[in-house]
Amino acid sequence: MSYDHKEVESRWQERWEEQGVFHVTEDPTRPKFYNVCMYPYPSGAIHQGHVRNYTYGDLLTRYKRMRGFNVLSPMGWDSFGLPAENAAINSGLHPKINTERQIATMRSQIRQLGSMYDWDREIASHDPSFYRWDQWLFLELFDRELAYKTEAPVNWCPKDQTVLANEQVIDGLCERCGTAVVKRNLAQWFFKITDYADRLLADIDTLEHWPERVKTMQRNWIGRSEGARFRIQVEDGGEFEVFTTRPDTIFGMTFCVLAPEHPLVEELIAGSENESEARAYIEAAANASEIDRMAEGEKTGVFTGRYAINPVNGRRVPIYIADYVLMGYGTGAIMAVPGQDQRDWDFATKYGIDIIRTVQPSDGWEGEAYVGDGPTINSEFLDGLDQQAAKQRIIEWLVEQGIGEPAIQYRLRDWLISRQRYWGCPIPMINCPRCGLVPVPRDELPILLPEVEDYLPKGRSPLAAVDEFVNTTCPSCQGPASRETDTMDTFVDSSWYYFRYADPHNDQAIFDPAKPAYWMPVDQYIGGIEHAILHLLYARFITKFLYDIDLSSVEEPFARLFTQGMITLGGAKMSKSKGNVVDPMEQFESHGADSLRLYHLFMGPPTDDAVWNDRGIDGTRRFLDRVWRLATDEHRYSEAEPGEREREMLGLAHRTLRKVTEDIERFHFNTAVPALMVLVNSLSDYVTESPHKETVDEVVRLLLLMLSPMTPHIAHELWERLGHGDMLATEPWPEWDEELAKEETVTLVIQVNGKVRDRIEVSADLTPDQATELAMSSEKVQTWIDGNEVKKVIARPPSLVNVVVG
RNA sequence: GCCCGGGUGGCGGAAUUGGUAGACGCGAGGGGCUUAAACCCCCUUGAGCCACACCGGCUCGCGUGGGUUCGAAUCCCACCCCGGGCACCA
Repeated sequence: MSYDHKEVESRWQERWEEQGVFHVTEDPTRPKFYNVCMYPYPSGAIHQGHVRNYTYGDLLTRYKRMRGFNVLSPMGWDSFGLPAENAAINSGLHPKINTERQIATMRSQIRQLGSMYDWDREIASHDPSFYRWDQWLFLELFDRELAYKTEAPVNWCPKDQTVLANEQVIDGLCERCGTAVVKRNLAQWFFKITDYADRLLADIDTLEHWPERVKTMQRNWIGRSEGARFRIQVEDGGEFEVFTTRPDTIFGMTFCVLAPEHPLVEELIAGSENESEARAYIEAAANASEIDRMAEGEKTGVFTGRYAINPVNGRRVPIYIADYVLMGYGTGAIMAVPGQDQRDWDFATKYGIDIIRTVQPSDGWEGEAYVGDGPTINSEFLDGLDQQAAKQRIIEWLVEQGIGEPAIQYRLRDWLISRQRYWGCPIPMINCPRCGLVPVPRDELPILLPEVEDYLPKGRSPLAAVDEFVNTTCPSCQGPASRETDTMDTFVDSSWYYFRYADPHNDQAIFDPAKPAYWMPVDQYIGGIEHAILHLLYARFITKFLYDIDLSSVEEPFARLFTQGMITLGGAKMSKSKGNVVDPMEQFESHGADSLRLYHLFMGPPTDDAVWNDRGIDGTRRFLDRVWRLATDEHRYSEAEPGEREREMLGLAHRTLRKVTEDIERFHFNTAVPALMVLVNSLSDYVTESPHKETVDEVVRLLLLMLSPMTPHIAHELWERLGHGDMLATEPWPEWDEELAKEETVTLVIQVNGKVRDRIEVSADLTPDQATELAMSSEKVQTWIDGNEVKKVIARPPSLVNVVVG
């Protein structure tokens, strides 16, 4: 017999919502648990990745609720941005209409999964009541000089016709569409995340419950380097500054390199013998895509025709322009020390430049540039010092000479937030020909995204074509002025949305700080590993900013982070383009949401990628059918007194409860499910013997409590049918009885020289001496000892005895 | 190149952190129920070998090779693969 999942599931979904089971408010008398699954892009349909994410999230929501926590579990929509806009372009519908349709579809699909949220707190980032506060946040950052506009070489995606943040360029390609990204000089808005680099780095150490992997990725991304910064004079006038992590090798500097975009370049090459060659090189570098420039292989460069003076010994060294030096890092100029740096070695070898070693390589070392430690050589007053001492000494010298100082350099760049696209939050700034950049007054927010005829990407923001939007008056001088037409990166929305859930309807302020003061930090944040850097770094930055302006009580937003693995099929991540998607809606229909949830919990370690197997869900459905039969069939009960068999059955139920509880706590769902299967298998055997009603009822009762966070619909249905009450979700999580859970007999394994030779059922409280005696009296063991000397006996009762014979 | 993960049956994966390797599920094979099929139930299922009427028994086996230990999937060393992150970052 098989139960009617469609009828059961839809009925319970309605009841949970009618009764508002998961609607919560601040309650200082109860411990809170703030549980957030990363809010999704409203792509229009949920996929197995969503199912996995929300199954884990909902399991935790329901479990923590049963454990007595005041659980906030909200849901919302990351509804601005390129994916939503591209989807709209493909469908031919206006982004707003299309996005809202897709939200409606996904909301109903998520409900069918049986995940419970406090829907009263639903937010959508394209809603003016939300993005108004993006704009407010922007102005707060602007007031503190943490939002600024500047012209800089930026990443430009020719297909999406917009700039991209550094973080959105993967291997020189656009993260979204895979087009090769090019550099363009454009005036763009940035958030000054680099001001927070040291704190963002240092506080990673406080994130105890984050995956090591994510923390490492963030550390690498922030990329702290210690060294020195100093000025170098150009022969015949001019100077530039360099950053180096190896100031100790300064005596080995045989040339300098400037990035092609370096501001001094123009001055250096003007009138030089190499001027035309240099200009051609700079031009070519400017037009090359990121991948071309990054392509491993020959370094290229051009001599400027000018020389610099090594400050430490007066040596005259050529100045080159080469694109292996990046304008965006350090000072855009380097001292090149080919003896100790492989890149400089390659360049020097190609262009016939001198190489001077300043570190004595270790014995037997044969290579090119030597980057290891060793005594300093060819370096006058640094000779003989090791790397550390030489660094210290030379930095002192640079300081004494007044030409340099110690410096820390981060790889992290400022966050480029301008986008030349329609579907985003307008940047609330006004360009006044007289007053310059003027912020929109707070009481004029929100600056609404205007309706436009044509929102296709054109290389400049579609908003620029809307005269009514662009033309305005300057808040400062009341003269004619124009609005900023770029929109914000969607990662701005997602950097603070989890604060807004705490006070989603506030129309006076971004939120009342008292509310997140109760809920924050997010106790459990669950989402995909693909957000390890971008979103999580931005969210940490904005939280620190909110902390600094007294809006947040915490400096770190997410106490525990859980990153789930991907679902793959045929060796690839499920995706429409690969044609390997398995639509969850089909399984809601065929097997039911509970079976699908249970399969996701069961399929493997939650952090690992998991391979989809169509038959897997058949197995979890079979299991649920079995549970249904056990709970609803009439069994032929015994009237005899309960005995050892009953105690054993209850004991297993309590051991299962202990294991399931521990496994949920440590996110080992894939071992909690098999524990329940073992219990059900055992109970199935038991009911065919001569079962006691009370024992069966009690085991089923515990089973349903344990199933309720995993497969809530069937668990609620059976709970009610068995007369336990009408709302399992609000029952307390059961406690196991340690006495009952204790095993009375265990298998004692007896080894001879580490090999298993016998197994004996023994009492669980066996002493080492008794264990040894039992082992030695085993016939099998005696056969293996076979007259040899027993050297020692290692007894680890009650599980193992090892007899060592020689 | 640097930094993280990870290699266990036909498959997904267990193994309480040094103590019975392969839980549980999928698949496969055999049997029962059934007029038949589905459902359901029972048995077998790492490899090889010995014994097979029955009980059973042996050897090997967790990427490869070494080491530590009474005992290693688990700890150490070296190597080989796979996945991910960063990467001309001075």
